[in-house]
Amino acid sequence: MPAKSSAQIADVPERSSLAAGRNLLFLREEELRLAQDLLFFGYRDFTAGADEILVELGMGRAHHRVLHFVGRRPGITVGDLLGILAITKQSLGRVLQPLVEDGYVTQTPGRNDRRQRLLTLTEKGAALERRLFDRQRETVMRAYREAGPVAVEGFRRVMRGLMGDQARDACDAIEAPPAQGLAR
Amino acid sequence: MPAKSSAQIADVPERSSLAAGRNLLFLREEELRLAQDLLFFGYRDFTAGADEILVELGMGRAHHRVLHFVGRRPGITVGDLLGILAITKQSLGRVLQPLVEDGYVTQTPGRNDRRQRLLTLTEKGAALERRLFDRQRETVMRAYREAGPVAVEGFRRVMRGLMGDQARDACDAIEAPPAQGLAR
DNA sequence: CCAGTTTGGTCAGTAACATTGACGCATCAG
DNA sequence: CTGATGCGTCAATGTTACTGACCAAACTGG
Repeated sequence: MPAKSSAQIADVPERSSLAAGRNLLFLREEELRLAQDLLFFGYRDFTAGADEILVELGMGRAHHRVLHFVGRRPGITVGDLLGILAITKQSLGRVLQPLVEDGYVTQTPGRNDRRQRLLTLTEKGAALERRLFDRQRETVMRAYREAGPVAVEGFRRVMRGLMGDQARDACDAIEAPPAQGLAR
Repeated sequence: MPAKSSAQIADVPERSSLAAGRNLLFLREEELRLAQDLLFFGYRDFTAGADEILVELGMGRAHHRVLHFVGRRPGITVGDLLGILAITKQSLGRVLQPLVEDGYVTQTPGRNDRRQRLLTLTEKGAALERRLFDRQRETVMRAYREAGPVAVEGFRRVMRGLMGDQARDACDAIEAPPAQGLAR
């Protein structure tokens, strides 16, 4: 693989530090453009498998996201889910409502706060989520296996770095023990 | 950071290899679900900065993708661009046409094959692409800097692994010397 | 208990991005 | 000349998202 240049430039003799700086800048630019390409292609193909299943059911990626995060945090409130997805109430409603009507998700009033409608996957919902998950599992497992554990750790670090503070908090909250509420 | 478990499970004494297998499976599942989260949040925030600029101009992410790939491969044909983006002619036309009309992209007939309309960024187009690029550069540079070069290499390997064969070819073709045509 | 906030749902309108199928035109290759 | 290719365009459709406004139920502090 030829295009493996990471961060060494100084060993190439340059006429001036200015030229070296330009070269550095160029390499950085190439690196970043490569990152753009990788994220575009990688993300697209990562979601492609699940998308195929979803279209059969007349759903979209948004439905998958709801199933995914409700599955990760059973009993999540609508508000917390909105915070995670960072979409509007209306946008969520449009996908959540059909999911409830079709028996993929149940809404139960909160014990402490009965205004809340705690969201949980039904068996049917969990089964669909698992089906979608298994499809993506193949893709990710293959990538992880080929890349190796060190690369996986690096992948995680970079992806976390790409997130804004808000998303990082939300991500941490999902990963955290499901007892206490999400970051608010 | 507590949730750093990567791939060690055997050190925890288990009652049976079956239980160990279940545990392994569980960890793998958690790993993969984490990957889903990371990709969702990371990709979203990666594109968020550029999206802000685009809405001001009445454009969307699709316009950015065209600017990006035309910028990477000046003189690309419409067909090759379609192959890279993996969208339909109509979808491309809807974004490409305004870009041409508004003077971001020029179409010039191919020298060898005059049916082709080779796409190139105008100065205006290159300026916008650079503006969008600079916005994403901040995000990626920060993530790269915080994660370190080893992590960056790992990130690249995993992202490449997520791609399907077709996307990997397309990605390689973009990275390759811009002389010969894209993989067809 | 009442006022004000919070939680959630819902109305209507708009827009970006993508799809499918069909057709036309110019051009290239045999 | 014929067929295939590259490109553009017609029309209809669907998903995902946005905005602003409004309402009902339930919690919270005084």
